[in-house]
Amino acid sequence: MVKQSPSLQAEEAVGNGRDRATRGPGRRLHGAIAHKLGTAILSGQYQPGDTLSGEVAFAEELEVSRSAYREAIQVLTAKGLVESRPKAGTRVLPRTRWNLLDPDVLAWAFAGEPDIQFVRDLFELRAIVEPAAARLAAQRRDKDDLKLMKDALAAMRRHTLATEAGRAADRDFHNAILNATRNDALLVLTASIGAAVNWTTQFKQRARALPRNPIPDHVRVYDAIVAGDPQAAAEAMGVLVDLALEDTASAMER
Amino acid sequence: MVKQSPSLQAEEAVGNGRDRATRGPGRRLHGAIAHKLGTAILSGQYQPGDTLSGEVAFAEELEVSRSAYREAIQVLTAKGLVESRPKAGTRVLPRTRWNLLDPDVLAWAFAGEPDIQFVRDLFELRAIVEPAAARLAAQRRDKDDLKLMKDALAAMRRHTLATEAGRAADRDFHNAILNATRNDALLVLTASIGAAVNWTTQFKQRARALPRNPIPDHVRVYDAIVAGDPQAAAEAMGVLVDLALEDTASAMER
DNA sequence: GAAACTGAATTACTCCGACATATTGCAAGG
DNA sequence: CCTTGCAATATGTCGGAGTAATTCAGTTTC
Repeated sequence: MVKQSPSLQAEEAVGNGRDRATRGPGRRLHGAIAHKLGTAILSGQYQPGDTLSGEVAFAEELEVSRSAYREAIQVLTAKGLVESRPKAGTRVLPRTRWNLLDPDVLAWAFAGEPDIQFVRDLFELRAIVEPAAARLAAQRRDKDDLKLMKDALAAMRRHTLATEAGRAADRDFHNAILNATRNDALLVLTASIGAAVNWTTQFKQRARALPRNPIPDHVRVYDAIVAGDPQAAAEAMGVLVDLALEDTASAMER
Repeated sequence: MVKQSPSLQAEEAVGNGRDRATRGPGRRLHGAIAHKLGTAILSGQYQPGDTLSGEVAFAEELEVSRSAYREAIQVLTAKGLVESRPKAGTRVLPRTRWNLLDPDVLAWAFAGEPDIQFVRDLFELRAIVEPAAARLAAQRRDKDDLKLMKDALAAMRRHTLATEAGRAADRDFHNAILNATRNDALLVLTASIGAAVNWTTQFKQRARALPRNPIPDHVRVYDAIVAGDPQAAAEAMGVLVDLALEDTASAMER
């Protein structure tokens, strides 16, 4: 059991009806369907107000049960992407109703070709939030926070950003800062965006050699937080976000 | 073998098995269950790692079908509150996995007695984001944006904040500003938080007379945006958020 | 004898398909 | 123009088969 064709699961519906569930990014069948529909919607394949295929029709054309389809729709509804009403069908909601900050929605948005404007919006938000977070972290950090940051920094030095371990260390560093703010709302917000955006870092890395050694810039943030200097921490983090934006932008326009 | 309703969940089982769905805040049956479970989790009734009653057991004790329960769980899973695995059951995830910025999650958090620390976190986030939004709005607004803000301001004057119409006008004013930033991510973020927090305004209003005429402070923001002065707009908005925090805090500690 | 491995039984979730019901857009008729 | 009936479509329900992970007993190894 390996390797199904990415296209359809049309024919061999008998025997083991379950293995077709394992193909999609979602672990479960409905997760796979939700991913499929979610990426389709996020990529602009449906316009707001468009009606999806009916429950029965859709389930038939994908050869899945209505239950699986309904659970997938349930997920999309929970994230504000669609709305179902009897007779009217399931319609795509206007963009402003979407939970654009939901981790899954973010992932779907970046699964296809990310909309350049949306990426800019996200970086603008990061540029607002992350320096402010660094500012708070400089005021509230304790010894444990600093140790986490230091360890992450060391890991970043060991592995470079070209490796998965290095990128994980980068995430750890930022998470340690967010943690030090003692603000859960800030933490989940930035973690969601960061995860989605850092995902594009992979693109960047294979697109071209990394244009600049990121370590010194990270160290500047760390030093400011150690020193308890909110203003310097915010400014240093601002530099970090700007650099990330530049890199991502130049990588995307290729 | 047909006909269900062998047992209704309550005594008042009129021939219509659906009306029991309409009693919960959710429009649908599974929505009502999701709301019930969501508020229970958000209010700290379950600790992270706790296992919910199994599918069969739960469905039986609530006298609803397993399907309805499953769809509710699906919603909670989509919002990162729980995770289901075969044999292990459905467990509550750690708080950092929750999509705290999801509108529904926010609503559930405020449905019971809101955690004071969480409210402070949200206001801290607002204090970061909204002034920055006002700054951007001052740079990017066009005539239509200004007209929307002006109309909302006029409506706020006509009805006071004590009326629902007045609060709607308040929301419109803030939304117009967010709209003028041309940043969808910013818009959905602040709209979600604002809706949840403004919901507490109702508490405030009936708790005591509003302590201060909010109109002049709003006008200051508006004037700065009209003038295209980013710095002044950010500062005036900062004042607005601070006042809202004060009001909410004093209302909550009653 | 204790610890680690292996395998089977248990258990809870996952998926399915058929059926009954409620809602509502649409169109025909008043 | 309003009302009413129809038909399409989503919602809720049910029970069963299938699957996978946890658990624990039995075995092996040090």
